[in-house]
Amino acid sequence: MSHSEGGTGVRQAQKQQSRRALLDAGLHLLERQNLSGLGVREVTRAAGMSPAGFYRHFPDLSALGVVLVEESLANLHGMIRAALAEQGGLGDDPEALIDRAVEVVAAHVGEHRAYVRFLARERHGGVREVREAIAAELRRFADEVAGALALQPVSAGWPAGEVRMLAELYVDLLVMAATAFLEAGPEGEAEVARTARTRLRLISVGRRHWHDG
Amino acid sequence: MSHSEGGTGVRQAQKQQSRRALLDAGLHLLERQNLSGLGVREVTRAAGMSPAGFYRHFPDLSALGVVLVEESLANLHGMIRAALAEQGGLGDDPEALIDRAVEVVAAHVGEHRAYVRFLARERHGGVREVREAIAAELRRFADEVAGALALQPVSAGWPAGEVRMLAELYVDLLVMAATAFLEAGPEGEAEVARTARTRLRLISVGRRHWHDG
DNA sequence: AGACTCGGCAAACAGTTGTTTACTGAATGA
DNA sequence: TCATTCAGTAAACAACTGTTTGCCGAGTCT
Repeated sequence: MSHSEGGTGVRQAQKQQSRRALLDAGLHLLERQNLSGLGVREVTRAAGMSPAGFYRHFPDLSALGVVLVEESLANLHGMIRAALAEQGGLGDDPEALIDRAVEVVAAHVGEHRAYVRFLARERHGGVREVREAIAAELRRFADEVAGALALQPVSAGWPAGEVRMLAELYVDLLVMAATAFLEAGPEGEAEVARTARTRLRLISVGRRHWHDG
Repeated sequence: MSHSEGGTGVRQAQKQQSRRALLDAGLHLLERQNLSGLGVREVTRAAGMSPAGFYRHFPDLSALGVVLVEESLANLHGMIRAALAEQGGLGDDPEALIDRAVEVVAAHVGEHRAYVRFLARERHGGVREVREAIAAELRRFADEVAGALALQPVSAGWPAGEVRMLAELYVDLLVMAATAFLEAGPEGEAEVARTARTRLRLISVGRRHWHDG
């Protein structure tokens, strides 16, 4: 009827909705279970769909897992990017940057518990494709952090390899902080944040005195 | 016939043998799969035993998993204990202690790949009892390290809480080093060791300069 | 020697599983 | 309007699952 561009897409929208239902159902089930123990029927049942319907969207459960990985890190990636962008605005104070980074991680875990749990659980899980997807995404993450670190005056004269190594250390510490937030209830949250900050500061101090006694 | 104490135990020895077969089969299967995806029949089949036989040894697959956890950390615990005992013999040189610790971890991973992989995989896995068993064991581990750190002259005047926090950081870094060894092939082993040493040294330097600019 | 313990087995139970098949019916494009 | 596309379905497939049952027979104790 309408000759505008809004006519087409009802079909695709419905498909996307089902796809979303599958992803959500999977993510939900994976809060209490491992991906290698998940079943196609289980997911479709939770998504209110016929078992065969699954294969209209994913060839595999691993494929669904990989998509969840991408979604998991997409928004975290954005948040960290924003936090790093504040770097200049914080007057180049590393302490403030550390505080901000921990805040961002805490907020992210609070809003996306299921995604974070999924990542922690499958990072070393039994499904190779998912493991590799997570590793690749974390590598991109470290790239970003390394770029930000290189801009700090403190790293003047540091070889790129060492900056990269440092960035990986920071990422690993932040990931560990995230899983610690997960495991701690809301009451232990402050303590976890305190520990995470101290760890990061320890690294920061070590970095400043790296090239002297 | 014999009135010595060696007569009894044939029964128990056979039982232990079957139990061992189950544990070994389980550990083997868990190299490519997650505990929450493992099946009783799968394990008994791999152990050359009837499905019902499993229940003579374990009530659950989780129970088998918990035993694997205990076995996993028993020998690592011993190795670290030995390494820490060398502390005095190494002339209180923190650098040497770091090198030694990384060596110990590398050797441990080399000899007990399957156990280490199992720990990394189930540390955040879908089976609560196993997760908690691993967490408890790692806490004991950190106790030991904290005890050793407190003896170092460097930590004179440090409050116990901070020493403890430091110990947990070291343990986490060593665990991460272990899983990194796993994922790196034999060719990347040296690189992983180098990275691990640098990370630990960074902490060490940070600790020395913690209470000054 | 005889009674007894108990690790392991075969069989049966009622489900579950992944995947393919042919189909239906609504959204689509001409 | 009519033919086409295609997301979702129901049904069937053979194979698999965890757990219980009754039983056997070798090791153990007296």
